[in-house]
Amino acid sequence: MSITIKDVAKKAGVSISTVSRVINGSKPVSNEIRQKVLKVIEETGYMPNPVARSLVMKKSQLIGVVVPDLSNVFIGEILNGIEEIGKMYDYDILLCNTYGQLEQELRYLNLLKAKQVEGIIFMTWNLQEKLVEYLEKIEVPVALINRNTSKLHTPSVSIDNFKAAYEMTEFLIKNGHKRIALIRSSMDQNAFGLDQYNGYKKALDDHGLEIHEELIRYGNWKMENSYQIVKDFIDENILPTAIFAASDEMAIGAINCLLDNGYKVPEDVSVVGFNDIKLASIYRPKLTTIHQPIYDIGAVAMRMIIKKINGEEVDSNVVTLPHELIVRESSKCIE
Amino acid sequence: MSITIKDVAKKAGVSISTVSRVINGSKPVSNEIRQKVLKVIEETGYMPNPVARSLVMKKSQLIGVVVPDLSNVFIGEILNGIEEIGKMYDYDILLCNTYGQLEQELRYLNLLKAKQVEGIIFMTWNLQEKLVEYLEKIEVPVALINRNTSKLHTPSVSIDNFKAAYEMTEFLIKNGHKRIALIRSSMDQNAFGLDQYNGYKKALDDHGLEIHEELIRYGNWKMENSYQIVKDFIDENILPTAIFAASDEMAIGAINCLLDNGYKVPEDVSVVGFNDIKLASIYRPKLTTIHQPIYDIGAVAMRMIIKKINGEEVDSNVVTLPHELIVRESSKCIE
DNA sequence: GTGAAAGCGCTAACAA
DNA sequence: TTGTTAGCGCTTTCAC
Repeated sequence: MSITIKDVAKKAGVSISTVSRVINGSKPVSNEIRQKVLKVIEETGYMPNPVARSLVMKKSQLIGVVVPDLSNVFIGEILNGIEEIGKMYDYDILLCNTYGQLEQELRYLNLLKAKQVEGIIFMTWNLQEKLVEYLEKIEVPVALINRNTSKLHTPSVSIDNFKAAYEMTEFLIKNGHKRIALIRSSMDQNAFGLDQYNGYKKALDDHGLEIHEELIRYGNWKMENSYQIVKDFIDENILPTAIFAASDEMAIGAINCLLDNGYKVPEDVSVVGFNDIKLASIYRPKLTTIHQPIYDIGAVAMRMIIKKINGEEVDSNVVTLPHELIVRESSKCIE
Repeated sequence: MSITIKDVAKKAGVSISTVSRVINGSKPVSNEIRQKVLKVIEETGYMPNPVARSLVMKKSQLIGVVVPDLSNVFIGEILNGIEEIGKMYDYDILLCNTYGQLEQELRYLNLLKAKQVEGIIFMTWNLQEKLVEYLEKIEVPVALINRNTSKLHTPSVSIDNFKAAYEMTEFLIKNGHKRIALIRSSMDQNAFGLDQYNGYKKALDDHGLEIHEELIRYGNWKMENSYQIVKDFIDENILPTAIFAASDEMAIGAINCLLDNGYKVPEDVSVVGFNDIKLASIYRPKLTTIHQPIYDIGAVAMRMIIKKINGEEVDSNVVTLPHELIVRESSKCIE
């Protein structure tokens, strides 16, 4: 089998404790012996067994990462950030995909705890009550992605979704739009996207614009879905002059539907998105959207977790990263 | 701390082996005692410590998954497949992102072994010689993604890239194209994409068409890159009537460049892709491309690994999944 | 500065 | 059928 600390000790003619000491630098070892041990390690290619180490130290160098979808580029980019920072600190990622299903989320949270992960980065579309409770009393450090609800006791990192949505809506208003549709996420109270919804409403309010309930629709972050929603607008004959989709994918679904039905974007309808995934500037017309530092969100979350693990003070439980309104081709000023 | 098997044993008034037996069903236990133990487990919420279990069994219920990029939708979808099947069999995923760098790949392979993973699913852009060697003598089961080179001893799952590329090229030829550019992957001998290249060449050959070396370019799977390549075609005044990109992303980059420079697709130039990622049918013009069962590739690889772990016979070392040529809007017949 | 020994939580002979 | 015991490979007291 694999070579163990015992083998190294024997070959070097020392005790296993000594070997352990030179590996971990946990206690002084005379230079002579250290060299001898190091040489044997070199020769044998010995690598300490992390599982054994985990068992005794109750540490695993593992971070559990829970996401609702792996084929979502937004999430993928966040994962890139997480992984990159993890690598820097020698943390590995235990990946869990839940498709946003509560049952899976709970199951995985349990499993991760059992696997002795040292921290958990958690992402979901819909942060249900049950989850919140669970997360608040879990023993390992947790970081939430894309939730800036300070009501939660659980730390999180995201942009200011409320403000961003407010800005975008205001931008549309200042461009002369009065009937502005919103394609947001699920209806659930705790759904990701609630902040966007509130920002949207506040902006309309502040500018004395009426809120047309029939123009607020619930999507599921999928293009097909927003496509259908816009189709409904058309069929119901209530197509607005602007559509604000809570994600770039949904914006693109909306645009495609418009194009397929003979409408021009942005000439007939302005469509704006959210996130600024790579596709946003590649799709034609290029999307007007809210830019988020996606990679950084992942990176910051990981840094936060690692700090917590090391018992370092974390400045704030809710990290809010900057966003930016990017005006491209999918929106226009109307008279 | 957490509750252990000892606690359960004490509470139930039995030995730890008995508890172990009821957990694992490894040996018969009288019904009476089983119930008692089960009850204690229920009450205490006891969960066996997988780390300890790993240590003694030298099994971890962990599969290492090595990928070159997480924000790539093609890879994301494969991951979905891998994860889904893993979940079914209670395997978890240790995720490693290498950005295709050999150094990282080697490092992770080592690390995964140390972490006692039971299998490894490996994906890279460029399967370098050193990697091949390493993979052939690694002790744990390995499955390669998207390599159908039977020269390798390492099992793999993919479509028949050669055949697919051949079909696509032939399709273009039959559509009247004579000057067909290929945007393939890196120049490296072992690069993913070599099969496509060969299929392309063979098709031209078989149809008596000359191979224009200047029309064969090396991309890096990124849109920006193929964009530039097409720009070069334009600047060098050698724009062909058809462009075959080895990935949908690269096809889209190519189209964007064409559009930006006043060319129409497919009227002026036909552009076809490879993979049929979701975007392919969402982007306008919709892409003519080769459909791959992406999710299935991941799922099959995972199944394969699990079979190997269980010592089951695996039918074939090289699993080739079906592909399909999908004709959409980005290509047309020329006279 | 070094080694012996205990123990992390679990499984699996081996006895009974 | 059940319990006792010896490890899995490692870290860490505690003596020396």
